[in-house]
Amino acid sequence: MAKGYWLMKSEPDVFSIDDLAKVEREPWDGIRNYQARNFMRDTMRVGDGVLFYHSNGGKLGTGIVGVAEVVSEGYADYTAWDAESKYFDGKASEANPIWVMVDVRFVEKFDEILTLSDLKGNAELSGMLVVRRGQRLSIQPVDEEDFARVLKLGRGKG
DNA sequence: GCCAACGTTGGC
DNA sequence: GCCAACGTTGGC
Repeated sequence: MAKGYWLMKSEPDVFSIDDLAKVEREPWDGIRNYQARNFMRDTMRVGDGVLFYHSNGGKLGTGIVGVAEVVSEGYADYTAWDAESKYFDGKASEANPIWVMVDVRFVEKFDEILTLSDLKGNAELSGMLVVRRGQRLSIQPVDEEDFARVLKLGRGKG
């Protein structure tokens, strides 16, 4: 099967690309949106490429900051039935997990952030979901061509 | 901090 | 099954 490509959003205050670089590998927990869950459960495969996006970046800026890789199939997000977790969901249980996560691993960090306005200003990237107004989905599929373009831009910027 | 966009919930 | 109210996301 062909390799898949994704964009995954994270607030750098909560979990940044530097955090991922430190831990090397991380369960992408806390996704509580059905569409995003379905991508992880049904479509993501080990080896898929991930654009790491900082949302609500504040001083750090908002945009794509590097690359990660999917390193597990989807599995139950156990934070959903952990009453201590901020991602707790009373309807989920070990028998009925509802929510799914995958593990990702750090691949590379761009020398400079590729900001949202960079992306919006590039006509070649106009098909990307992330440049669309009001697009809140935290896990988005990315075309192979767009993934390659972003990689080139991100590596070329520093 | 504001607020537009949009997903989810719940009354009917 | 509709849809208004509500809560959250996320850019600015």
